[in-house]
Amino acid sequence: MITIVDVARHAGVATSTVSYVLTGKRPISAATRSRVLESIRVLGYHPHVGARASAIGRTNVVALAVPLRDGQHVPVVMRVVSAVVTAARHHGLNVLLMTADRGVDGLRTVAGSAQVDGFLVLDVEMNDERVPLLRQLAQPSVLVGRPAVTAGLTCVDLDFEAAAAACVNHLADAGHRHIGFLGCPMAVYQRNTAFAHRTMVGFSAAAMRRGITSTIVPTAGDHQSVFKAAQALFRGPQATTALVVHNEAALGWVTAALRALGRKVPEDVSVVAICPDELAEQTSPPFTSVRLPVEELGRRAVDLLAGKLDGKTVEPLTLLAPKLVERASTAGTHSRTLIRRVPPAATA
Amino acid sequence: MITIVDVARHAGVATSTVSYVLTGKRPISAATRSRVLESIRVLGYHPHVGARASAIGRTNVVALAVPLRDGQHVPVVMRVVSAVVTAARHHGLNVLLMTADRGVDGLRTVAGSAQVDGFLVLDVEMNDERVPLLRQLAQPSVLVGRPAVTAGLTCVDLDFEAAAAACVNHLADAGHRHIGFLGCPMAVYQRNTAFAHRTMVGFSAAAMRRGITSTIVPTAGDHQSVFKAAQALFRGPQATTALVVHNEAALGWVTAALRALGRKVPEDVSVVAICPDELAEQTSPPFTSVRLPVEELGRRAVDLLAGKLDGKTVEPLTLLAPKLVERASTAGTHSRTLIRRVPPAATA
DNA sequence: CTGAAAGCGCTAACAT
DNA sequence: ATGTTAGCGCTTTCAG
Repeated sequence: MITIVDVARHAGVATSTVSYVLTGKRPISAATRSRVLESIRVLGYHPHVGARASAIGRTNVVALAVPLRDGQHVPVVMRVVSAVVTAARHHGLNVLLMTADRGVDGLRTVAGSAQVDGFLVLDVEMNDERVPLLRQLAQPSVLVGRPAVTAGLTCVDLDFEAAAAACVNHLADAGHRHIGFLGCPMAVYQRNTAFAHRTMVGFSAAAMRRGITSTIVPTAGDHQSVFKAAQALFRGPQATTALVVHNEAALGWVTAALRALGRKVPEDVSVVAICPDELAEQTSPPFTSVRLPVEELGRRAVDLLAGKLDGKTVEPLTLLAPKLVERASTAGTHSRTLIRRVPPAATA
Repeated sequence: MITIVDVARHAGVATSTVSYVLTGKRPISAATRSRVLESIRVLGYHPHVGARASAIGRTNVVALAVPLRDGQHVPVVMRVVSAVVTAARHHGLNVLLMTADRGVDGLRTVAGSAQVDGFLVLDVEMNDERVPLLRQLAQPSVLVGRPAVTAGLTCVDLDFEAAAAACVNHLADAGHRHIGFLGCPMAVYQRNTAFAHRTMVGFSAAAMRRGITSTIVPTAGDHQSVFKAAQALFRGPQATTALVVHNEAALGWVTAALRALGRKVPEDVSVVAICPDELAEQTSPPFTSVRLPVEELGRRAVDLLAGKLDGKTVEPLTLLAPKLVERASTAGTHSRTLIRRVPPAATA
């Protein structure tokens, strides 16, 4: 292994000079600098990250806690992870992956041993057991998700309550009076996963405000479960004419499931999803959706953490506003619904 | 921060004694040991991993290079990742995630800066540009996947050629004479991704050996693409009566796509997939499959790397034998096919 | 503008 | 069985 000493000797300077050339933390004459850089190039020197870390007490590694839990839609999680890794690199940070089956213990160990400078926490629950620990930790952290109490934390999240409300409002505006909610797998709600909980609550509240009745059905992502859930949604006495889908895995089955019940999208049922844009575009017909900005969430989380690492004070809560994009699954619903309910003369 | 010196002082011993209590690398009297341990507990001491790394020249971190490329089925990749992280912990190793858009450069940087003790490489291509670099690196590496030339490498992989052959043989034994192959997305073959390439080659070769004709169609994972691919498979003059599916994303659409062409599984078309067991069990009907042992691949890779880190000589190539599990998608095909083609008397 | 030397926290000879 | 001490490779005072 070739060290900073080798470079210094080769360039005929002190090790500190080499160091300063690298960090730029003090002026170096052009001559010396280029001589050092040349030596570095010739010898193929790479600074030893661990040694630097030990010297400055900073590792430039952040931990990413991704509890891969039951009912999670892995592709979506993975895109957050990917966004995190990418954003991290822009800050010169590396990512240590913790698929924390050990949850709190894992965090404590990694934190105590000073392996990382900070933590990024995914899959947050309303009363997440990791939260109290995060508050105590020497290292800063950022949560992607919003627990019930956010005091003393830094959180980034889509405003899921507002997202659900946007869906409801869009459908209510189109004249729908009874809306079904096709939710995440049951396990997700049972854990009180923050985003799922908030979405459901936001949905209920918005429906209430708009004087709309609703049916809520959680579902697993497989074919059969979605078909059963769809049946459940249309079993009641109410005329369900619209659906809000908050389940990425189920997305692909929705149209077929409704079809099996003799209902077409969007002619008989309007559908709005909460999911990444790409997924909404892949269904047939493409679904109107409130975008879940996974990439942005990951990026923002890293930016915030990087800020905290640099000693900056950052926004404690970043709530991204929902954006609803209309696509074919609600196409023409508005006019048609009105036509159904109101005499043509009245609308003209 | 509380260091080993604090502990030593508190326990009234030398720092080395504390160190030896921790590492167990030399005998310590029970009395001293318990005194030290008590001090550790009281002070809440955690050894500083970075400092240790710097001292012993070993980080206990391995890099996991996961190029998240086009056409990859993320859930499957993610399970390998997850298996890797889990297995790594059993060896006291942490995992640094590299979703290497920078490919070779990323590897070189991480390697040069001695951030990690070794490399785990996923998504291997037949002529992977990372391979030459891996051969030169100071750190050992293990590939999950098998490039064209494996000399000087350590690879773990499912024997995809044999896997494809197992599928073909199973179907050929059941009397099928023309088999369709529903493959990975085109991009995957264009990159010459090793597992996809080998599977296709294995399929063709096996079909040839059995005197069976075949049609090969790559496909994206979405609804439409799969339907189109299915049409393509059944367009020709041959009577395609069986399908080998090597595309996890497409799995869920296969039955419906065939149905749309007026064909039932398994009555009209037998289907065999190459995929993780769990996925084969979730289709309807459940698909006969050659299991893709993602967890085992991840685990083995880590075990091998850990072995190399300990200076052991390890098996250069671990090829897992394929295992075919029969499920409903080929149920009864055997007898029915025979009945169709051979007079009942002959089979009795 | 540049050198020399004292750490960072831990490990592993070398002592006793 | 335990203590002393010289590193690991780099950064950063303190001195020119």
